[in-house]
Amino acid sequence: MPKVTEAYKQQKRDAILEGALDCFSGKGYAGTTIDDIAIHLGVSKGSIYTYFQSKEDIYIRLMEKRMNTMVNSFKTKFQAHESATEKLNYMFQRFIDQPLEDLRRLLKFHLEFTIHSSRNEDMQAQMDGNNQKALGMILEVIREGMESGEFRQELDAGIVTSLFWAVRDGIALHFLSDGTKDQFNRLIHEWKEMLFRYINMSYAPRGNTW
Amino acid sequence: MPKVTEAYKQQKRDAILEGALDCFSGKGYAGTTIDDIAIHLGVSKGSIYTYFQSKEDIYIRLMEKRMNTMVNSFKTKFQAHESATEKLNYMFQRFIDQPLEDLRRLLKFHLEFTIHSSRNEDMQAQMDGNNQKALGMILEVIREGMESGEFRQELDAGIVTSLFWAVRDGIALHFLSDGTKDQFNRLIHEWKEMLFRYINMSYAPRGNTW
Amino acid sequence: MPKVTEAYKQQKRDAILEGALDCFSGKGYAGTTIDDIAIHLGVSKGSIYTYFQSKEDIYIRLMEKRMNTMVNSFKTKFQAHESATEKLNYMFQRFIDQPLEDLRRLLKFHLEFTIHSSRNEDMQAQMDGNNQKALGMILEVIREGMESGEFRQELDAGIVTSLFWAVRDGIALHFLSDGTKDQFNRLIHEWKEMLFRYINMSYAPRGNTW
Amino acid sequence: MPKVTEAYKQQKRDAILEGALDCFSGKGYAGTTIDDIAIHLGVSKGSIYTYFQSKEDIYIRLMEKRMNTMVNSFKTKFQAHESATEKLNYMFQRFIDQPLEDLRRLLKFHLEFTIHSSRNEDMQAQMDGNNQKALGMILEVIREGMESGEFRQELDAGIVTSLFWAVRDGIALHFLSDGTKDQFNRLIHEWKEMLFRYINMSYAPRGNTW
DNA sequence: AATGAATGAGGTTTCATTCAT
DNA sequence: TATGAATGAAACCTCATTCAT
Repeated sequence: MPKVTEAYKQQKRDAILEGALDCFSGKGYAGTTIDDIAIHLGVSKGSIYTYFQSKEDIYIRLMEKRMNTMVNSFKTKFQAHESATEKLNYMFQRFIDQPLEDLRRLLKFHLEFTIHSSRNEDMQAQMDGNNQKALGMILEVIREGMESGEFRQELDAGIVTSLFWAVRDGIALHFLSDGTKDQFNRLIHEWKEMLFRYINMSYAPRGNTW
Repeated sequence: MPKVTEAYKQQKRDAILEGALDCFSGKGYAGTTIDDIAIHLGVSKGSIYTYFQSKEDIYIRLMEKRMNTMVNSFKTKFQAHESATEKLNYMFQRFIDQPLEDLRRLLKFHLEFTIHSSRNEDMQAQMDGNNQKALGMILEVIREGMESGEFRQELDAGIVTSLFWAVRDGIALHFLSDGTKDQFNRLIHEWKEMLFRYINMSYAPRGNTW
Repeated sequence: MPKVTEAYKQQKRDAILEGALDCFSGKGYAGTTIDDIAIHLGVSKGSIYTYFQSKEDIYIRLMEKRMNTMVNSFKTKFQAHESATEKLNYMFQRFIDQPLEDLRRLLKFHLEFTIHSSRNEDMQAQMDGNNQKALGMILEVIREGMESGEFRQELDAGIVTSLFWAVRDGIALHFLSDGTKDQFNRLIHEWKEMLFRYINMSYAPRGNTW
Repeated sequence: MPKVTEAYKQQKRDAILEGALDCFSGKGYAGTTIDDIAIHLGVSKGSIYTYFQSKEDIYIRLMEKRMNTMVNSFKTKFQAHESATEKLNYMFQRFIDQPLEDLRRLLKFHLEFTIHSSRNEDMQAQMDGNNQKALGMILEVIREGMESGEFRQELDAGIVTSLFWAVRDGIALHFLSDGTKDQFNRLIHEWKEMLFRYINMSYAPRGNTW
């Protein structure tokens, strides 16, 4: 079996990360044992250490991969949407389209990782980098919309970006353990309503002068 | 004599919970050992088990206590504020007034607990109860505002309530590990702006000073 | 059982060290598991960690204790012997009197520790300290003999001291695995002969003038 | 073709043993992994198992080879030295000429092997054989000296031989971790002095220059 | 009620050895 | 013959919990 291709190894690494995600999101970082991951994948405990240095290494690489995948996916899709408004709409639609269970799974992992990294100097720096990528992606859209005249000129793009993510995470957080998909969708819809009402040029208040 | 004893016991329980909060928020649930708590409090490991059944028991009682304390505190304060708008304003002000470090500490505990409880049937039910109290508190305010004509009639009070908490938690989450107090304040301010713009009947900013 | 006396704890520590010595000398450092020591002593694995920080800690404390015990024992006995010659004679007699199996056991431990410490910065410093005590003890005797006129004036006391220990260890090393007690005794005897012939005033060479 | 193959195989075996010596002496038997050896040599882990059955096998073969090499080397050199005294002098000179670091490295390996073998029946027998070769080599020299009248007739050649090796090993042991080359040389010198003073018929120092 | 020594299950990681390629 | 991924036993150490004092 040895002398395998680089592609094989990459595939193996990915498979381990995928299996680890299942375990971490299901049982938490502390609650997941290397044995859990190994058994879940049907491989030996030792083989995991051929590809990763430690449990924490798996955790970190997993987050890295997810963030890159997510940002790249959005960036690619954004190219198919002309205006900033359409791009934001696309994002909202993605939230709506995603099965709630998937969202929960991923969110548990994300949240726990965020807390975990906030207690670890080394992870902190890397996590900041990850976050910058995601924030930067939206920041660009907001700026694009302000330049194109879609959004109000006097907005602070950075603040709006922060709000955008904050609300998404907050909503997901509140749906972490209960709530139906229908409730979730209505909340996303309302948030979209609230956001556009706040940033849009054309969402001019009805009869108000401010 | 029994009365004194009971008071003493309650005091002891509270002290342990307080010490446990320091530890849990600082090092996380898994990262905190019973020894950590005992040493932090200057008591013996054994004495902790006189007052609580297990580590998880401490964790759960602590959250219970915090939730009750917070909701009761808000409810009491609300009585001093006439309108729904003033009540919401009071809440925003509380967020602003709270030192960022305190917020971070507490949020880490809350978030971790939320995730933790989402993986445990028993904790789930109790956590739902806790959340209902907090949500209910805001729900009342929103309804009050809608009835008084302060807020738009066509709002879905439940959705607005969910959004209110979701944004608060989302913002706190994003400030978990970095960001200055100034940035935080600006974000809270912007959120307030966005929220009122969304729910208010005629949101006439008073000289734009808020 | 808790709230035990300091004496109890010291006794426990000593018992663990004694049990560890049996294991380390019998199976070597690497070959000895914490479980071996625990089982040998009839205590739980965990309790060992109540008294020592790690396997290496046990190893180091054990050597420390043995060295101190040995040096103190010799120093005390030396007081009963007037001349330097008598003191050296006493040492030789100790080697003769000691059961060969005991010597082997202890030597295995000592030798392995010496090698082990030569590969570890931290242990090195401490081991040097231990060695200085043992060397210093003999150095005093040699100097005493030179001052009293028992030994030759032109000797380098430090060199003689080194030789003294080196030969003892060398002999013990060669008897590590085989050889009878009788052979061992004859070798010790011959060494004594050789040493005194070298250092003694009265061992004046027969007819030689140097 | 088979001849070439056999030579190649022998060369490979030797290379592995050489690399293993570097690792074993540097990190100890337990501290050396098969990977260490493989990486040090730039070969694969698997290839090592083509030439040796196990880690212990390498260890044993290595000692075997070293012992044979050493004894053969001395025996060859001895032919160039006429008298027993000259032969012993040659050995002393070898100790002096050898860089201290080399000596340390090799001694660590030898000592650890000695201890290791003392705990293993099979290795014991083989080690005894090795030792007999080395002891026998010196034994011959001592006997030669006694027959030629260089050394005292009443000596027990076996005992002197044992002492000879014991002192050498003892000195090396004491220089295992510290001490300068200068100190080492003086000790070797003093040992030589002591030994000749003990075994020589008429040990007339030539102007006291050695 | 308070103490803290004792317990032992369970976790992470290492590494000699095997074997498919 | 060479490779190195895979295996899994086994090691060290932690820590929630118990219980004798």
